[in-house]
Amino acid sequence: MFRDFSPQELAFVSSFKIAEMPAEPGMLIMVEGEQNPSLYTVLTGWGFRYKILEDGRRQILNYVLPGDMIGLQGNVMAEMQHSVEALTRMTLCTFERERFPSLFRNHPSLAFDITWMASREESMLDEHLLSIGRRSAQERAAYLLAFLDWRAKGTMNERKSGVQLPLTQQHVADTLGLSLVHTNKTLRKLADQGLVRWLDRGCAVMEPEGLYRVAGWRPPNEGKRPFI
Amino acid sequence: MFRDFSPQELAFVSSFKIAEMPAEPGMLIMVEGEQNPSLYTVLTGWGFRYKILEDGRRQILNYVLPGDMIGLQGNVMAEMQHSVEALTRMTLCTFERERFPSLFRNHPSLAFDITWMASREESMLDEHLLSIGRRSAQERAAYLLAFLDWRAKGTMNERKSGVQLPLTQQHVADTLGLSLVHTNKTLRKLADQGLVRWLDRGCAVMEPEGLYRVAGWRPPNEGKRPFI
DNA sequence: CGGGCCGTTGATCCATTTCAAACATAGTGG
DNA sequence: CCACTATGTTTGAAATGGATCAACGGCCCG
Repeated sequence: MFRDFSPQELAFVSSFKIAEMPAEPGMLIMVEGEQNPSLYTVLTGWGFRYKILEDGRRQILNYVLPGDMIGLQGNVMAEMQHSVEALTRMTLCTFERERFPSLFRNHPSLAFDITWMASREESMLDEHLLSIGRRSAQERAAYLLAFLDWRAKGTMNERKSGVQLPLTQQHVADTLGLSLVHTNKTLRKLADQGLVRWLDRGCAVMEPEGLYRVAGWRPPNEGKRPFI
Repeated sequence: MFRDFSPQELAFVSSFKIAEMPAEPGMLIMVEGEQNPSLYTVLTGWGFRYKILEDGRRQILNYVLPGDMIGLQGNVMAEMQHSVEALTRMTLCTFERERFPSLFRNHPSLAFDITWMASREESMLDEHLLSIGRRSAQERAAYLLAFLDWRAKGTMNERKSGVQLPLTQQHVADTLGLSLVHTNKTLRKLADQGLVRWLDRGCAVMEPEGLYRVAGWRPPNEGKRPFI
């Protein structure tokens, strides 16, 4: 599921990587407004990107899973425009931003991969925007869970649904732009239809096809993707 | 407001550019689901990117203005995940996608610019997502108009507000994720406060600071940006 | 003069929010 | 072992922001 690299590329990526870092659930990996000299690749675990308004209203923008880069979003060299928090225990691989120019100069194919990843993130944001702007609560919830289940599958070797998504309903609410109460009622309906099952702090997708139908959405097929 | 290029870069960009193309208002520049061998830089005029659901519900994702690239979003080499329509008469500069690898190989600084632009687009989408997900109708409308006014200023030499934004209220509604009727009432209130003025098929921002206050948002300062 | 597109307004309806409260579970300290 | 607290889920009732329905007026253009 990930593309192969040449020995040169691997050597460079290894030298690029300066440290491996663990993160505990709830830990802030990046903070809006701060300038972070490094950026990360997710090796294991889940996290999410979000923004908050002054009065505390929070919007989750997207989730980060193994293989994703953190900190690529929002001017590669400037201060962060959003925060990133760990959802589960994570392990991250650290890179220094200042080595970016060298990467672009010496490894065009890796540079291309980075652009590819940025562009993939954009596609996801586009779909989220469509979802929040124009889909009903039911459709939104179905879309989100199907989307996350699909992404979860994409990080595992045996690609099957039903893995537990490590979220609380508060996370779902803040992703969908709905209130916690209404989110609960909406999820309840999906669970009553047997499409998902809500567990302790998490949910498992039982019938992805059913969710696709409700949401009016299908996962795109991406082919192999880079892993830096 | 745009960064300077070296003679080599200029020469390459010129060779990269294969044609200049005009577009009339309402014309589709890219269509969701199609594979377009070229992509464009906007030289003049306004357009917008959008997605539609099967039943016709439309969500405008973002606007494209002079200096922006069209078609960069969504896997650089695959089929489009959204459509792009001209809002005013536009002139576009055409590039062939297949020349991307060569650009990345021979002009790292231009490759970096492309990543920079993708990352800038992402920042905008993040803010839109926050807006649609968590801001009230008033706040959203104020944000959108302030945002567009700011972007319009960024394409002109004398940077002042009050230029006419070439939109209908239907466009605003489809951007904000609101109904046309409610959008009208919301815009009316902003106009009654003297913050904006609604003209024939467009609107002019009278008091950007007032909009910033209502929206709880300030435009970021970007410094110089690339123009490819 | 007629038709189409766009903006405007009032009335009604409903999806979602807000308020309020209860329950379940896990962790903590006495 | 049991109160005690914190976090997360669930439910009902009331309030409301925004959607929908319906209609009108202005303007441009053929």
